[in-house]
Amino acid sequence: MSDLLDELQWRGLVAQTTDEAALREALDGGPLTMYVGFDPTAPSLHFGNLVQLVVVRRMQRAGHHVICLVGGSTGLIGDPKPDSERVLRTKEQVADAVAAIRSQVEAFLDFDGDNPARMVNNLDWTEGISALDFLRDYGKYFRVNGMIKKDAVSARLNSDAGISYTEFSYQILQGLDYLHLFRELGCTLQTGAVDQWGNILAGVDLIRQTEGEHVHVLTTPLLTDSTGRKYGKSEGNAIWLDPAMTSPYAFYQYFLNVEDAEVVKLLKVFTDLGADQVADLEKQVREEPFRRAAQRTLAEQVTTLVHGPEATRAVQDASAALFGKGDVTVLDERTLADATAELPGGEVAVGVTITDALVASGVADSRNAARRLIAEGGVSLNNVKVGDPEAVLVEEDFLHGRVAIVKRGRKHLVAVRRSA
RNA sequence: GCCAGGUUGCCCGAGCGGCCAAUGGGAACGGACUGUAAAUCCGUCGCGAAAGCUUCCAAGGUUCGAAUCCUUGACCUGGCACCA
Repeated sequence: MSDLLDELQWRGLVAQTTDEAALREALDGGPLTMYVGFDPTAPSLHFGNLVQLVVVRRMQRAGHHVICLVGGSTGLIGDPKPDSERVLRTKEQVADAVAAIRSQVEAFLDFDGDNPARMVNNLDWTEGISALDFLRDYGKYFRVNGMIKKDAVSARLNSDAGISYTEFSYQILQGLDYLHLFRELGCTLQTGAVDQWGNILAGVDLIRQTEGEHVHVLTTPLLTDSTGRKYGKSEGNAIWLDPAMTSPYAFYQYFLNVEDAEVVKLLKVFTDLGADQVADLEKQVREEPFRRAAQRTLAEQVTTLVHGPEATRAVQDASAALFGKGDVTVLDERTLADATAELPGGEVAVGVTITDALVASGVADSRNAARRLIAEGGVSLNNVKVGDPEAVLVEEDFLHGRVAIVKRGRKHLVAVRRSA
């Protein structure tokens, strides 16, 4: 158990802690109770949340008691963003998101056995607090002087956008959670992304002031790529954990395309590979980058973690079939069906032009855009470059009479199905 | 409530009543480039094959002509007032 913090540090999962020595001692001293919170700002968790899940997963395996908090109340308020005020979400939206997130988290932790994780919703203990009690029991411990120093808040105070009282109060609301979990469940450690540092400390301070106890915080770094941008976006869309929002295929491809400079870091964070294995893959990246061994391992393991081994196999087979040999016309019907099942696409009848097919399948936004793409040499049909925008899709273009594989650029595949 | 300023394409942001489908930057997309990534260079980036059409918060108006002027409304920001 004593190695846990070392392990987390080696994996690059520790950005900041309160009193590291005290935390180490606490972790060594036997199972402690910790919590991590997720705000229901979307109907699914995303890539960024995965880091948190990986951390608590390790915590639980190390024997600690894990509480997952879903922010049914904080989600109604909204954590201040540095640039602009959030639009309030309806209670229904938040409730739906809470339910969705709850079921996603359950896949990562063990809720049975002799050290079951626990799931809580902060709405349960916040809902009943009256405005007066809120101000008297908690507001009194929060100094505005300190509150306005928090990064997001001060950024907003200095911006044209300003900040509403609602969002300003967020940190109190979140601080209250830690206090509640400390009192009721003996929770003495909170983990979260480093951008939550300020909010988390609000809880630590509150506990110190009301209970006179020192509790711990461990934050994880924000994962950024080599240009300093946050990870988890693809084509401007977030990478979601919900397979209905980001298909396992897209999910797998995302990790397969991770840049060389970053892949080792991500391997440490998301896989269970040990130092030797990571070093080995690191060497392969250096010596034979084109093989993408590290990326393949990463993609396989993360996809398995999130979507399970079966889905992973399916997307791997699909990827191999579509990218591997080049000649897709020789694929047998079964493989073709599996390979294209995951792809986005559309339906098109025999006889329409390739231009129209591109629009119908969502490859291009307009016929003009489709023509441009073709003129730029960016479109291929069944792996053969398309030259004529007026070319018509014929019977034979639909492999096995069903589906044509359209590629935009080098790596964006779309399945154009033949309509009846 | 009063006063002032603002609202331009994915984002930021320029824009003289005609030469504005609208400068510039970023993002994105395609090619060079092979399933490396990154960088770089080139190209594209409202709809339309084109003629042309529909755009600059919304609705009216002035004008031969409006993103540019006027009116009203919506929303945003700031200041003042109210907060006995």
